[in-house]
Amino acid sequence: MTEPPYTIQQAAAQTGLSVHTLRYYEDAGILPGIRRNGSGHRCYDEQDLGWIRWLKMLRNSGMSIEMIREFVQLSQQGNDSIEARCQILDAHRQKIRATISELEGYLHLLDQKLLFYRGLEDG
Amino acid sequence: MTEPPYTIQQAAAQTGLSVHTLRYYEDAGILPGIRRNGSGHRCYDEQDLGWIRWLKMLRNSGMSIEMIREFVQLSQQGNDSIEARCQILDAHRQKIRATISELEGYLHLLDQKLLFYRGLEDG
DNA sequence: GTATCAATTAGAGTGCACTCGAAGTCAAGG
DNA sequence: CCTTGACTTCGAGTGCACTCTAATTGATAC
Repeated sequence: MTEPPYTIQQAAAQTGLSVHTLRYYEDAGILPGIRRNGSGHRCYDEQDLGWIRWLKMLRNSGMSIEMIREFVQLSQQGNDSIEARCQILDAHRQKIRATISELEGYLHLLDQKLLFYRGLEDG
Repeated sequence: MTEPPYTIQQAAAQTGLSVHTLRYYEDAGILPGIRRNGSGHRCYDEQDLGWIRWLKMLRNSGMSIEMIREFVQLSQQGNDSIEARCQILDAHRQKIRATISELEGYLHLLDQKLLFYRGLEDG
């Protein structure tokens, strides 16, 4: 039942990242625009949490901090950079697709190995 | 047109791993039984190359060196360990399946984001 | 007013999987 | 003989993405 603005602890709890990681992301330049309260403490609103979740998705899907930084820098350049941003996302999508195919291939190999082992057990 | 036994260079060339990595894998205990020639040099036969390719698959599909080491140790214990080995492979298969589903979810999110951006561009 | 607690910063440490370098050995070629 | 080149070992270095520590500040609770 908490509501914005959130402390860094609360933001961490709501996004599943650690407090350390939130600060690290800010330092790394992929989490810009976090405001501070009168005491200099970070405070996060819903939009920030949304961006953090988006970051989390990009990281989990294998995009490097470096590439995300590029994407963020483009985002800060306004609407002229939308095409460039789409290219990054498109490339990433292709990379994910390739990873999925690769993994599916490995699944087949594993199945074969398992069949082989289970054959050994029975005979 | 080379044929066994292979030097470490040749084994590296044939498997796509580096010479360094082949030695590292041996030290790490996941590439046992590599014989040496009169000069103490490693020599690899087809079976070794097969195992190296299998290792490569396990690594590429996200199995840790640590887990592979466990698997190798079981392999060296003879046929009694087949069930345990199957369990490891089965768990890994599940992990790969989970990863694939996760990635497919991310693909959807990316598609949505791209639709959103392309909407911005047009209007 | 002082203890507690959450926050701040800069910078160092961690874990994984390589990756490389230095120093030395050894066999074949000119 | 001496150079070249591939090999050896041991141990240190790299890159990424965190992850943690230490020292400090500042607000709230009693």
